[in-house]
Amino acid sequence: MATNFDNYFKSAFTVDNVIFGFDEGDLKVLLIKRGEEPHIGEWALPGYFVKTDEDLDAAAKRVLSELTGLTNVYLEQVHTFGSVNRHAFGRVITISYFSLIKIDNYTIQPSSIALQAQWHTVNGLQHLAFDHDAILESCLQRLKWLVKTRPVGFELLPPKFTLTELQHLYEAILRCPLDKRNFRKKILSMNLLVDCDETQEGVAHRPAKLYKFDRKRYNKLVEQGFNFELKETPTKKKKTVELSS
Amino acid sequence: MATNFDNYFKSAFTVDNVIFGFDEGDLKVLLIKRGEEPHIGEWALPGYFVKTDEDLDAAAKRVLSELTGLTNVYLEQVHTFGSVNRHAFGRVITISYFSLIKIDNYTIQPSSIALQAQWHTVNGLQHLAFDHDAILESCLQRLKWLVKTRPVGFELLPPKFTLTELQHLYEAILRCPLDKRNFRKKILSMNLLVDCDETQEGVAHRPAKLYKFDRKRYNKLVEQGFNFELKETPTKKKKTVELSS
DNA sequence: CCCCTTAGTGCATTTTTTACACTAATTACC
DNA sequence: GGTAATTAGTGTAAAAAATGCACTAAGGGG
Repeated sequence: MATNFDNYFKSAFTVDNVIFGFDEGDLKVLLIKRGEEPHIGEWALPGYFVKTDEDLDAAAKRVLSELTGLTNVYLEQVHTFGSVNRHAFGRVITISYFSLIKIDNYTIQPSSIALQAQWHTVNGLQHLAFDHDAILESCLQRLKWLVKTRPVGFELLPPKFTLTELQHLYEAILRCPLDKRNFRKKILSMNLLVDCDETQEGVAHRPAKLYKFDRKRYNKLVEQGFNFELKETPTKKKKTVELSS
Repeated sequence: MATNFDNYFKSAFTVDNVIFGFDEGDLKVLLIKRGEEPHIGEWALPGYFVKTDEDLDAAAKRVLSELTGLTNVYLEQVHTFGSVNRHAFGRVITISYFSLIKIDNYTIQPSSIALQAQWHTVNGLQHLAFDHDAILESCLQRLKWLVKTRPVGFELLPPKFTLTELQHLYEAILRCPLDKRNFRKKILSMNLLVDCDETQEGVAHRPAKLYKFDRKRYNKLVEQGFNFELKETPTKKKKTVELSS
């Protein structure tokens, strides 16, 4: 019976990981310069074949940790891409994941793959290998949604952060400016942040308070029916005055 | 070089399709009784191996049309399941899709697969073959999200429907009761429905007006920045009086 | 000590959401 | 033909949430 199906068992699959970081007010993505065929020399998302005895999530974690050394990070499957001719070696579908890491924690790993890795600002990126442009785009969309719906922004920031940093993070991901007062009111009213009773140091202006995300409190609130929600409401553009001649 | 990778090209993948319908106030899913190993005799989601020269979406469409004869329906990829031992024949990952069909349009197809198909009420379903319980659950979650965010509910209703039918559909998917007046006010205020100037026939009570979804108007509104949004706000439960003894 | 830079704060207005109960139209039944 | 049964359809007031907006505060640099 099973022999009927042998023809189907000739495919492979990979995972590709869109690793997001946040630095200097910009959303970044970790790319590698491919050292092997196909698409040698092009920038690509880090990814690799899934071993035959390896779960998908495990493969995504492996790719991530070989590259960054990080293991306990936010990681989520996004979409599977499987066009017939997307890979030169045969039928290879790829399951895309994205992860959110604190960019400070990232240190070059000794693995050969990591030597070729580099952070790129997401905005205005050049063309990537394979169908990785589309993969990145779908992960960006997912991130945009996620950040409005779940308190994941904190995964991209150091443990202690200022409200302004948090706002800039949201602005970078949502790609729209937010009103400072309304943003603060909203986020503080959720009661998810704890004031660390510390302030920034080494800045040439009034230092900001530092906050921590209180995950335990969040979990408790969720049990009680709380729903994280943050809308993408750009501050309204002032009408530009039209000059009549 | 490529020979290094030969070991990876020994896997297969399938698509599984969660086909939703709506009838008699209940959300339904189309299942087939498996006629072959593995899991012969168990109820399962309709699905099949993806051919080696077939795109994923095309495979999902094929499964759907072989089963229902329908081709032009809402279909969306949801999640990929790939536990190492989920299939008895070898490494088989499955890409799950869900589709929304108008249940009236469904007619038994002559294909052998369709002969074994049957609609099941989603609520209180028995165990399914493979990991299909998890697949169904993830599609239900996705549907719940989608229905709040995009005007897809109409895909499950006949072209002309009453507001009460629409409300029941939302209640079935969101699994919570909605307030009649507020629901109507909200949905009508979006300007997506056109009054057909017709009423129900053959009902033993005041007949309701029939409406159509105006997709063109929706598309136009989206261009102008409109965002479909419908919240899951159950009517508040009346407090049950606690009796003190 | 003055300047520069960013932090931090409140209120009034508008919009949206919520809760809620009666009348209207039709069929079925006697 | 009248009445009972059933579902359709409608408005308003109160509460909550979102919006728009501009000045003072704190620290470092020169």
